[in-house]
Amino acid sequence: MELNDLQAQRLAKLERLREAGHPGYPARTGRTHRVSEVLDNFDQLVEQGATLTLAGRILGGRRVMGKIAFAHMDDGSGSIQLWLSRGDAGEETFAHFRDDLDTFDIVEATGTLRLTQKGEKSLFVQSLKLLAKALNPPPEKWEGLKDVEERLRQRYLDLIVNDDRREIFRKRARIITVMRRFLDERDFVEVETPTLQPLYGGAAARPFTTFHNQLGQSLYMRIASELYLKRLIVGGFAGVYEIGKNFRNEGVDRSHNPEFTMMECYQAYADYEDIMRLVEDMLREIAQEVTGSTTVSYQGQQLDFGSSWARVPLAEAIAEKTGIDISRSTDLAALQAEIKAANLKVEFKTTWAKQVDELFSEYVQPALVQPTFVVDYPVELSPLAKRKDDQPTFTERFEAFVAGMEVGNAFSELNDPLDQEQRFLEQGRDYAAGDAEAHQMDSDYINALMYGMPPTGGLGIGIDRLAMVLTDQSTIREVILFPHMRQKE
RNA sequence: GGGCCGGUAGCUCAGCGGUAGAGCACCUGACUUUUAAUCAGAGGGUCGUGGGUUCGAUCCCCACCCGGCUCACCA
Repeated sequence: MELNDLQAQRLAKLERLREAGHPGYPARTGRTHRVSEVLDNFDQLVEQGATLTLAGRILGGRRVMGKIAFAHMDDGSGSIQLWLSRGDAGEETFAHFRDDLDTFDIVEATGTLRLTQKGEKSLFVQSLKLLAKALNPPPEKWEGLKDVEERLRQRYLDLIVNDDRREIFRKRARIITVMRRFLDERDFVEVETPTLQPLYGGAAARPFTTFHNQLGQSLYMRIASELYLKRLIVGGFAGVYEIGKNFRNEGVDRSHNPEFTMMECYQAYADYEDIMRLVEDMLREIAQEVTGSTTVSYQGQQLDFGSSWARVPLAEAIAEKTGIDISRSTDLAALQAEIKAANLKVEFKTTWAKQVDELFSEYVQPALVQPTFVVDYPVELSPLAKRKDDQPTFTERFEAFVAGMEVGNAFSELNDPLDQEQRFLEQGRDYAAGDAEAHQMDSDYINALMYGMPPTGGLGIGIDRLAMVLTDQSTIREVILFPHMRQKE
């Protein structure tokens, strides 16, 4: 290993300690309290005159004066000041701190609690022991680690230096905890379904492909858990959900990562309107618990999760923004003629459904800042959703939008096996025509539906994007601990 | 994939044909209540990689690698 000067200095200190008989990286600590416990019960512990042992990382710089020294220690629960006096700690301990220990070292400190003259809660140190030497030095004291590439490649360092960053991931964990509790309370059963699948389905996306050596079989990393979860509704569960990773072999940008976390849930004997109420209730509760309010500030805008969400039919939303009525321009040529007549700046697509989606993405989606359900999607875009009784070319489907981002997708699930088979066949024709994201025929899924699936409402929520909204982050990689980065040579 | 911008000390950044700089950090010395401690001094560089132009390249040119922003893609 090649070491720079700063690393070599630190290593020399470690070797000096080892020569003097210190273990270097001892296996355990004799700590008696966590920092947060000390801070919470400070007055009481001072009154008891307790001698206690804390452990943590030296942060915030060391300030060593002739016969007195200060530093801060962070153990993940909180941060407290260490205060050494040469007279009280003794020459040996003081010299150990001054000569052997560096910022970022992980140490154990034993002493009593005192307030400094400036009123800061401090551990008045009697003895110190190194628990783990940090051979790498800290980044700049005030600017910190700013380089985005280094922050993401060395996320551990990013987290050490920036407690705000740790807070984002605490909130992300809280989102999942509250979501799980919400679903458990409503008698959904948490399940696990295959991540390696012989057929991929449940979404329109290109998969990652892998191979099982012993079986000699290609497998796909799942792009959604949908079709397995619905098999479980056939199997008799009243409600199921799964929180897990999906993998989509697509581009990376501020709202897409190749692997991302999705919650999918399915409720028997419910429809998409029931699911809308479920989403409203769930996100209201999550927003309240995670941010302390049902009004969430995102990139300077106030998002209201306290009220019921606007419900806008897709066709109406497009008509409002573009003047084009997609329920009247029902084929590609007619729709594109309308687009030309209206002089709209959108790309021309190869199918009517894709053209509708293009209009929506371009003219409607960016304006959907407040939580909104866009409802009733064309059947061509929704091969797993049930048709509307009164409008069979549209489906009982909604997508949930917040801050211009799609955070959820839901429908009254298609449970007619014959219709489902036709939809798969149509998707197969699209695939043959070059649409790499079209669904594949899944005859086992059809077989499951042939045993009868109750009317069912289903939902997918993108956890990463929800975390972006609730932690006010503009890019998905700031809510993913280790986002995808290209390998360095 | 396209366009624009960037990669210089551990970190944050300046320099842009002629001896490679600052701040912080680190090291040495002084200092018994610091909070960006203070004061004095010292050390630290394959200027992303590989070619080219030039008497001379961190600087100009070409290619490549890795990023950032943005557009496209992601129904």
